[in-house]
Amino acid sequence: MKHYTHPDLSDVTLNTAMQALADPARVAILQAVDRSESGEIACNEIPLELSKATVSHHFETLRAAGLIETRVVGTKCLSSLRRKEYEERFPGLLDLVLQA
Amino acid sequence: MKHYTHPDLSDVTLNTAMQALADPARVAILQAVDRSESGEIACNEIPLELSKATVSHHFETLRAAGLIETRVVGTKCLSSLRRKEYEERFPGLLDLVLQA
DNA sequence: CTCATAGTTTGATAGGAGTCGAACTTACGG
DNA sequence: CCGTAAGTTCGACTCCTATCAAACTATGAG
Repeated sequence: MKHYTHPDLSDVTLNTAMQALADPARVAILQAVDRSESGEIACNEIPLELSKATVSHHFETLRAAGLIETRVVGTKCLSSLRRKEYEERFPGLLDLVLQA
Repeated sequence: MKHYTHPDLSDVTLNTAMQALADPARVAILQAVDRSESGEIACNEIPLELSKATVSHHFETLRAAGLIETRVVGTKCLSSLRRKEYEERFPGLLDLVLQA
C-alpha cells in the first residue's frame, strides 16, 4: 500500500516533539493507542469525530515526530507507540501526556 | 505600572503548557532566565532579535501558562521561573526544555 | 518639569495549521 | 472481476499565531 518512513529519534528536535504534542486530537490518539488491548490501533478506530483526511494527517504528524510507528496489515495500517525509544530521547515526556 | 496575574497551576492544562513550549522563541526565553545570574530577567535582556511587542507577547504567553512569574521593579519587570510549582504540576517537563 | 527608558496595547499582515469533501490507490472478499 | 473498505493526497477554506510599527503609559533621572 505505502511504505511509511520513521525518523531516527536523534533527528527529532524538542520543538518538533512539542508541536506534535500541542494538539488535543493528537494527544487523544496517543492515549487511545496506549489504552488499546493490542497496543496497536488503526486510523478508523480513533474515538474522535474527525474526517478520515484529518485523522490521516494527525497520524502523519505523530509519525514524523517519532511518537508512533506504523505497519501495514492488509488494507489496514496499525500504529503503535515508540515508547522505549521516546523515553530515551525525551525522558518522562510521553508518560506525561499519556497520563493527562 | 501594571499588575500581572499569575494563574494557579492547577488551572493550567497540559495543552496550554505544550502550546507555550512549542515555540522556539519562548523556549529560548526560558533558557535565558534559567542561565541568568540572579534567576530573573527583564524583557530587553532577551538574546533574540525580536521587536519589543513580540517579546512582550511571548512573556505574556509564558505567564499565562504558569511558567514564569513577573514582578515590577521601577520601570523594569523582572521575570523568574516558577520552577518548583511547575515540577509538581508537570514533573520533568521544565527540565526537559531547559536542557535542550 | 522634562526627557529617556521599559513594557504594553493596538491594529495590521503574513504564514502556518487544522479541517473537510472529493478523488484516488491499494488490498481483501465473494 | 467487481465492489467495498482503509488510508492517502489534493485543493480550498478558515482560524490562529507570530510578527512588526506606532502610539501609549508609567517610572526614574537630571
